[in-house]
Order: sequence, then structure tokens, then C-alpha cells
Amino acid sequence: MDKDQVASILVEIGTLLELKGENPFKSRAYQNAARTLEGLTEPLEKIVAEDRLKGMKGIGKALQEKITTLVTTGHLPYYEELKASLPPGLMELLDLQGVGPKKVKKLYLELGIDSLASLEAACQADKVAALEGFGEKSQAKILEAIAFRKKFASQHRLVDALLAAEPILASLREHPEVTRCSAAGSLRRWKEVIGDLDFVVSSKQPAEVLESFVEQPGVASVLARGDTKASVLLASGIQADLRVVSDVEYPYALAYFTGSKEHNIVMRQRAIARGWRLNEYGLFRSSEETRDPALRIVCHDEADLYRELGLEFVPPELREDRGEFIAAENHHLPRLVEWTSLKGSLHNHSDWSDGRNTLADIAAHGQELGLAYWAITDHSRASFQAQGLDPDRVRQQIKAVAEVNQKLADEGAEFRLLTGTEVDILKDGLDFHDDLLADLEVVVASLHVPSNDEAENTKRLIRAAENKYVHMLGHLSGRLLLERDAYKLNQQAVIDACAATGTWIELNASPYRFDLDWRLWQYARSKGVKCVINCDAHRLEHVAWLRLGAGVARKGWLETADVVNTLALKPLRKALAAKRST
DNA sequence: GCCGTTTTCGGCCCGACTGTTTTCAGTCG
Repeated sequence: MDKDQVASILVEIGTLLELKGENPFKSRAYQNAARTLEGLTEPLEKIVAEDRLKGMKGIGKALQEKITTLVTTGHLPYYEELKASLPPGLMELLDLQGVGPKKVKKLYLELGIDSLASLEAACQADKVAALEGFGEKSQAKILEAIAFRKKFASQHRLVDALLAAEPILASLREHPEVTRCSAAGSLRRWKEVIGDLDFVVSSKQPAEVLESFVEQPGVASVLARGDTKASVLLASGIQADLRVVSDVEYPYALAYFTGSKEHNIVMRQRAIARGWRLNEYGLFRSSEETRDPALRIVCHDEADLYRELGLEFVPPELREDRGEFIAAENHHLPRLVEWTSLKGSLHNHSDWSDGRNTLADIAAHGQELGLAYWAITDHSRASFQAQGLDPDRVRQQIKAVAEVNQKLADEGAEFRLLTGTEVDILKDGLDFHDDLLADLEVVVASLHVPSNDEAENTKRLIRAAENKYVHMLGHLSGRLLLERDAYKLNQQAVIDACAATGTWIELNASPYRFDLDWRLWQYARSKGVKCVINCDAHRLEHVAWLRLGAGVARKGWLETADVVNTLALKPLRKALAAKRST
């Protein structure tokens, strides 16, 4: 078993223990160990074989043994017994809004409820309301939660969350009683998938702000509303939470609600280590629970707060407790790439294959936006479903691109299209011969039809990287967010091969992909692998994805120098030539 | 179940909201 499989079993054990009514800290110990495993960059198998689990954060004697058993044998009797002792349907009950382990346990023990269906039936039969600790309202809420679950997925792609957040943020900014406001939560941290939207506002009139928040257009229902906080369900199916604080409290609240939870825990611990206390209302010179303004250490913004805790300002994208504290302490935080530094995209399609727009339109658009270049990398012939080009068509397209470029030059424009291909990685090599690839300026190699075998897929991608005409690998893992998992693939081995061959790796900026995953970029960067932030555009409006992709690159700790398409046209051409000259 | 130079036992981040209570437990973030 690999680290992700082991981690997901540890998380499940933690949840099962909660359902059993075990010590919640024991449950958390399993979750913590899972996080540690997920963050590993070496194969877990190797670590276990070399007996190096010892001393890892959150992994003691008991977890060492369990992890070792899972890695070496592929199963764990303790887990299997635990799992068998409870009906499988209890896990899905936990996903319901307002239903946690204690309630699930009670429903199961008292009413024998072990699935969403039996819970729904019990509510309709009025049996749940009669339980001690439950009531009419709880029962109605559970029914609502079941209906919600049926109607909406609880996760949303970043781009959908951004679209839903923009009008809310705009209306908060315009509100006369709002002093400062911001999105917070996973949206501010630029996670690829978002659960719900969080907003933080400072105001002297919280009631008025909350009022306008719950009454704004697009609100389908109000889930909760108090003096300082409200939750609504938007018509788009996304939940939005607003928290209102005083302006003095704003920096602390913004940091608190931006998270991540793991990042906040370390922040609190740093406060405790100084004999202070940190919460959403302030940083206080007291180890006791307090909100005494006299004890508050004044911070005007988040940067002040980080400074008080001995840290450089940590950009929201990095707040995942994945090394940012050590870096911020030692002034080693990266200077993250800005999306405005991007000069173009090196993986895009036109109407020659499955794109929508003509070469001329694409060129006009790129020029208008002030970009420097745009590579046309239509599909190769194996992707017949996408009208992949055969070698003859590719040669025709090279001429067509030259004509567009000639026209641009005649008009005095700096912008250029680049010739290229997204060549399919087939079972026994690339879809085009090297002599054709050599005549193209940009070659992206992508795996579209993977094998079921991890070693086979890994081998194919490594072989593609070893081809001197291939500049970069496209959408390496093949995942589609909220739709399809990554191919079976040893991504680390492929990254290593790219490092060895000087092959770049694409950060596919499509909000459906964001592939490579941000969690792998720190590793790729440490190996010296360069990133290309590509739109994989099929329409003009997909240019906007450059901004999304840059955000993901920031989340992956990437700086301007790590991203190839921050180069101007001339140095880019030089960089493109470099691999071929080896 | 993990952790530790004030501790090998007794902590483990902490506050708001809701509903069911009549002072609090459960859930959520």
C-alpha cells in the first residue's frame, strides 16, 4: 500500500473510533498521522523498509506498528475488526449537515438506523423527534440535510466558487456599514476544490450587514443567523458564511477564518509558547481565556500578527502547515509568481482540432490582451475523437501559423503564434516521428488513453520525457476534479525523470484539472523541474485560466524563475531550443 | 494515541450557534 491508501485508512479508523465513542483525542491522533503520511515526498514503502517512521510527527509506537503492517501486508486486522463492528452506512450519515458522531451513535443504538434511507424513513415516521436530545426541529433539519445532499454535491470547483463569491464580495464592499471585508477560508487559500464560501467583515453595525447578507439576491435559504454570524445557501448550491467583527478584531478574524485549520493550530501554539492566547478576537497577553482589550497586542493587519509571532507574512496560499512556518521564521518564504508575469500559454487548441477558434482570432485576442506568444498545440492523429491532425495537416498548419505571424509582423505587432502539437503518448511511443516533432517549436506530450497498470503508465511517461524533442508533459495525472481520479501512476518517478532529462511539467490551468496537483510542486521544484502554466485553451475565454493556474502555482511555492512562460519571446525560444541541443 | 528541559500523567485549539434544555451537549469551522 502507498502513503495515500494508508492515510485514508487511518482517517477512516479515526472516524470509526469517534462513532464508537472513543476518546476524541485518540481519533485525532489517527487523523494527524494520516496528514503526516500524505505530506511525504519519498515512497512510504522505502521509509518503512529503512525503519524511519520513528520520530515522525504524530507517529508513536502503536501507529508505527499499524502503518508497517499496512505497508508490508496490505491489510490490518485491527482496522478490519473495527470496520466489521459497525454497519457501513453509518459513514455517510456523518456527511449530513448538523449530524455528528454522537448523534449517529444514538440513532443507531436507539432506532437501528444504519443508512440515509432508514434515517429518512424514521424522520418521516416521526420517530427521531421523540429521541432524547433530538426534537421536532432536529428532525426537520435532518430531512432538509438529506434533501440537500440529494440535490447538490457538497464540493465545488474553485472557478465556480470564485464566480459565486464575486457578487457577494462586491455587495459587501459597497455596503456603507462595512469597514473592511475579504473572502477567507479555502477560497482565499486557492484550494482546487471548495466546500463553502467564507467572508469576514469589520463593521460597527453588524446587524445591518448581516441583514443585507441574508437578503441579497441569489440566496435560496438562510441556514443560520445570529448577532455576529450568518450562513446562507445560494441558489448555485454553494453555502456561504459571513462573520462580522469590530475593525480592531479584523486582522485576527481574517487570519482565523482563512485557516487552514492545521495552520491555525500552529499559530495558536506559537502564541501559547509566548504565554499568550490567540483567537479570532485577538492576540492577548494572557494564558487565560480572555477578550480584555487592555491585554490585546495591537495588530493593524495580518502582517503585524505574523510579526508578533516571530514570522514573516505568510501568503494565504501557503497556509497549509506544509513548511511555511520554518520558512517564515528564517525569511526563506518564496517570492511567489504573479499571474500578471505570464506572457502566454504553451498548450492550446484551435479549430484545426477540437478548439473553437481560428488561428487569426486567437492571434488577435492574444495581441489585444498584451500577451507575447501563444502556442498552437492541436491534438495528434491518435486523438481521433478530438479531430487530431495527421502529419500532413500538421505541416499545413505550420504554414498557416507562419502566414498569421507574417501579418502580425507587417502590422508591427510583437505578439506571435508558436507552432506545436499536443502529441499523444501511445503504448509504444509517441504518435509522431521525431523528424516532424523537430519541425515544431513547442511539443507537449500527453497521455490520453492510460493503461490499468501503474508501472506501464509510469514507463510511458518517462519514455516521453526522455525524447529530446518533447519540451513538456501535459496534464500529468489525468485527473478531472470531482469527476475522475488520477491515472494509476508513480508521479514522483515521472518528476524524477523530468528532472534528469530537463523536461518541463505543465501546470494545466483548466479548473477541471489543475494538474500537477499543488502538493507535488514543492517536490518538483526541489528537483529543479520547471513549470509551464498552460490554459489548454479550447476557446478564447479560457485565457482567463492563466490567473487560476498562477494561483495554483503560488500554492505550490513557485517563483517567477520556476515558471517558463514568464519568459519573454526571445528567452523562451532559447529555452525551447535548450533541451534539443543536449 | 501522541507528547514532554517546569510534566512519563494529563494535557491535546477554541468559540459560535442550535436545539433542547433550564445549564448544556453536539456540531461546525
